[in-house]
Amino acid sequence: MKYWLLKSEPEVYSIDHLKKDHQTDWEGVRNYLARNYMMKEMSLGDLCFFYHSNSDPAGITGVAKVSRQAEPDLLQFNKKSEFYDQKSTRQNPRWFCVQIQFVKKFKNLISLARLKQEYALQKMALVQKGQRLSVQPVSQTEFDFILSIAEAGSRPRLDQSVSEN
DNA sequence: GCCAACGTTGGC
DNA sequence: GCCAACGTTGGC
Repeated sequence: MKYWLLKSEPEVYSIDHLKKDHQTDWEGVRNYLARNYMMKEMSLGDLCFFYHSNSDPAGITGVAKVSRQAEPDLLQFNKKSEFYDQKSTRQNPRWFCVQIQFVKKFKNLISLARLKQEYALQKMALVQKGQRLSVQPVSQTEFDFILSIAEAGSRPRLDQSVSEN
């Protein structure tokens, strides 16, 4: 099992869209490295952080899982699509996408600023300067660490209410 | 809106 | 195959 991070602009497609749709084809990726991750390395059941980019605040909003392995991205054949690719043929498609399924939305988004503050995540791809790949691998350690932040953040602060009395 | 970082294109 | 020019991403 591998772990990933998928970026999406929430105004285009947010975690709430995914929750509503239940599952979606991750189409429109037009970067070879990102494509190769989807095509060659993603397997059924792999877990993905769902990241909102170009938003305020930017950050990780939840989890999805790979529900179908990579298949040709049909938008590349659609002349009306902004993702149409003249050089791609059905016999030899250039772009592929996986299908992902909603798993959960975090009660609170984990902001990029917060992630950058975490010593344990210093090496994470997402927090590196200039990192703009829309499909990124995440290590199991990073994945577990971030999940623990999400779960801690969604639990009532019992410790605080006790100490106040 | 700015701009740094990165990817792609195309002339040579 | 090099690299300048251009386009895109995405944080700030």
